[in-house]
Amino acid sequence: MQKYLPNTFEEQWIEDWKKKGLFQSAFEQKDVTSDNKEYLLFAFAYPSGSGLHVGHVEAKTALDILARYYRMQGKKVFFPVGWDAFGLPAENFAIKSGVHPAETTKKAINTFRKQINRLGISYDWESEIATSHPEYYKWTQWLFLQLYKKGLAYKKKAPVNWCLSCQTVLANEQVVNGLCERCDNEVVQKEMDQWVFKITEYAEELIEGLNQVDWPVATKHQQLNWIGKKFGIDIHYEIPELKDEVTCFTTRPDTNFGATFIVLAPEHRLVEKILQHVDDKKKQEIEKYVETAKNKKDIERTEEGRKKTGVFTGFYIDHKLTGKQLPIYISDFVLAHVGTGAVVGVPGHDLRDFEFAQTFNIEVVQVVKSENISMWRSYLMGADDISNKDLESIGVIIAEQKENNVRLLEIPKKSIEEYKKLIRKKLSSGYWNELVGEEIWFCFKDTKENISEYVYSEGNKKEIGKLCAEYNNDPLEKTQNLYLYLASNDWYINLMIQEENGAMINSTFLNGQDIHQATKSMMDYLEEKGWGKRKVHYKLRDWLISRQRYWGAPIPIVYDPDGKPHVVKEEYLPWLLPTDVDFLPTGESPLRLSKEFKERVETLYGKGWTPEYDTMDTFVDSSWYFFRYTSPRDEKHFANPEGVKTWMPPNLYMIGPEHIVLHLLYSRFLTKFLRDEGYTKLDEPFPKMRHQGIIMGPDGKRMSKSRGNIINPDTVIAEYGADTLRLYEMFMGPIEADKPWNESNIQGPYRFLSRIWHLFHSLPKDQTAKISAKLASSLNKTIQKVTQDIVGLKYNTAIAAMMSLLNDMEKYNEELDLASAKKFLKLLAPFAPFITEEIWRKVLGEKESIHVQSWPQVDDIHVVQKTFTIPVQVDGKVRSTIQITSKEERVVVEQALSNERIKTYLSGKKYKTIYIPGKILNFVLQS
RNA sequence: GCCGGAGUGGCGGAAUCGGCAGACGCGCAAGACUUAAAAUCUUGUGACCGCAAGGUUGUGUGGGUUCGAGUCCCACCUUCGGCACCA
Repeated sequence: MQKYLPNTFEEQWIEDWKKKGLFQSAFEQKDVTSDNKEYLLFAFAYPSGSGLHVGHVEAKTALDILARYYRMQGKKVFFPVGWDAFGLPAENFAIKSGVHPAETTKKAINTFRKQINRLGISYDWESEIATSHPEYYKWTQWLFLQLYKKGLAYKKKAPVNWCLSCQTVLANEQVVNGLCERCDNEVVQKEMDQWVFKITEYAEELIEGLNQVDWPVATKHQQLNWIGKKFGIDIHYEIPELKDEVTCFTTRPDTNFGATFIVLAPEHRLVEKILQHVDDKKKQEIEKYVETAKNKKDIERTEEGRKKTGVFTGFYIDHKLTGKQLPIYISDFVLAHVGTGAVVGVPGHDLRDFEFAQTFNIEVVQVVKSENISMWRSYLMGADDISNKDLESIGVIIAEQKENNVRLLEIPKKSIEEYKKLIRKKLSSGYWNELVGEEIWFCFKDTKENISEYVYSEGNKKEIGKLCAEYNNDPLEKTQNLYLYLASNDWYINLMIQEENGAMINSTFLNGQDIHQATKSMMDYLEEKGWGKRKVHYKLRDWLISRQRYWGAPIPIVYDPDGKPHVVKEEYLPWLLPTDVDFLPTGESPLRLSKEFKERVETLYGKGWTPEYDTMDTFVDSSWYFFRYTSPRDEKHFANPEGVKTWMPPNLYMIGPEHIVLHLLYSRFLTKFLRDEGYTKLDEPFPKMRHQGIIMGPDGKRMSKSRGNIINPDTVIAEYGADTLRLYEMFMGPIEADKPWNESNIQGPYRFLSRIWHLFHSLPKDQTAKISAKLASSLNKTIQKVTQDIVGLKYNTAIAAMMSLLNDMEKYNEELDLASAKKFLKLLAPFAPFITEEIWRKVLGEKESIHVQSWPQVDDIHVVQKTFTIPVQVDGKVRSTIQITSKEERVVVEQALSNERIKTYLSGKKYKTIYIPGKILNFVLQS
């Protein structure tokens, strides 16, 4: 008998399927209805030079199984493929090597095609699209024009993230920890004229839409987080000396009686006005601060951590609530683009405000009293000049405030260790490298003279008075807050209190109210007085789409000799990307170097006209491709209305977790826009979405070149064949989970396929055997299980069920008939398309492909059980099982009581009977 | 710090509604075949006690609800992902 050698036959079936066109031109199918169509969408792939990796294999196979299954179910399946072909890597490669991005991309796509085919993915290649193709980006440009017409694409001078290495503007989303997402180099702020899409117009709908979609909850949460809706109030404070006012947004107006200062962002509009009203010395001081703040690189900001800087303007606002004058400062911890770019400082109850107040010696007022210490959030801060040798001993003061008394908390020994750990963690995470002192003191001290009796120390007690004497110079002593002190001999760290609960104090009409109630009362009060207005703020900002890059779709805009923008006429689309460009990292848009581009504009529009040299963010390309798939060759529409009506939306979208925020948000935005323009009726493009997990390296870490733990699918195929690779990846675990690659686990699926190979080769040709009831039942249960699991994307358990069935079939192989064996093969076909086809055609001699056969049906007769096994418990512990033919309680109990083992447990005892029909019987002994 | 996910044998992972924990696979051990190895096949395999029958224990920790908890509730621990001077 021949050994199972997948590489001797797998590739020839790819040819066969292609020749017969089994999976092609699906978008042209007739009689497609919303009930019988299955549009399966896999995330648009960027064709990187390094080719396919095992992570791609997982998600593609998962969808392929579904596609093959639905075809066998007689559904109209549409399973398209395409390329997110524009983008930075190809261009960066061009700068290094001089090879044109078009060339690189073409080559990469060819590699991908070959690899995907080798895996047996049943894509509809007739629908293939690529964003770099003029027939595609023509419509990307058309989309820009539609947005422009509606005022949703506009130009804006704005500080943008500029990557020094890539020499381009980055979206906020592409800046990670102050570094460029792609190249990990420094990102600086730069003021530039940029094209922007007004996604914020749809902010509210982007939130509400999440209620309609079947997505993983975590994904929804992340989107909500990103949009960042906040309810609060804009409070207007008058600046009498400037005859102007400053508006501050806050979500905590309840604490407004505790306000002691105002801070403006360096970019705030009032800064300019202030400069006109101060003397030269002050002017210089402010200008200097604003200048350094504006030039500050993001990376410097993070390095500085929470250290607060700022400058006093010399002006005050009228705080009408308290009648006080509050000083106005400028500081870069206030961000211009957040809220109103100005905040009201409440140092008693906000961490940053507190730190700022510390730096500038501003009064701290407590207006909330927290009842429970566990609600206090803490934060460490302390002296800058501390060194390790100072840390001879260290302590924490923990106290609880009750009414007007404060008492020391009893702290169990275990907690001491926990506090130590916490302190060490805090210290190592940015303040000091090491903690030398080991002794921990727990004591308490309030603001005035109240001092409790003991210091709780590890091992010994100390009197608190002695300890407090050491802190007599406490600069915070005058404040009314209760602080926690982390103390050593000659320095202190105090811990800030920011409560989530509590009652108002020192706040006139709010006193006694709980903070949530007080928030409402204060908002009502401020609105009534006309000092403020309720406002919703979003974190989401408009989508900056300009890129000073070559390898992207040119923005279809031209400028007249006065520099005024005009749209490129639709008849000129596609607005071709010029080819006469050198790839140099100049920091300018490479398109400026094209002679042809300039000439084209002058020829079409007249002398002195110039093109827009920037190209579009590639996220624009990939935010509408799922529409294009439905009519990939249509020359008159971005997507043919019939195609959209027939196929949209995708029944399932499979996409990596890395696209959760950007791609999905942008796609949803554009879909909503297209709906408003009448091109679709959909509110949401992806009603059902699932993520594939990440496949980790054998070391349990994320695969990366630098770690050298990348698994190449080609080598796995060369050794085991594509079927084994597919099966292994599906068997690893749930699709959505992150899973480590394990070389030796591949053996399982490989042996499974080998055993099938041998089973079918040893089937007697002239089959007269009749299947036994036991095997038939096993087969039918498996059909049921596999069918359910495929739809539920639980491929790992589907495969486990088929393995079990194979075990049975081998055990009782003389009872196996040909018809049943064929059913089993069909079940496996979507998972392992090659071996099943080889056996189906070559061994069983069938004429038509197994992949066009119909899915096996469950034969109910064999599934309905005649006898059941019921576990019998005594006192919740399983002591025996009984076989029953009736689920009736009387019968079951009677039979259980006649069971010898059960008898021994129950003899002579009183008991209660609990029976859950068909599940379990429990005898509970009564004492 | 905030938001979210996850903790089950030596390993990957199973377990509808709260109802026999550990399916299926890997690995390991013993055996068969072989001169031998590989491959293949058979049996066993959570831990502890026991010759065995069997018993005890067991799903990150500590409590709780229940006849019964991996599953539900409360408080934590660990870990992964995202966001973060976001007012």
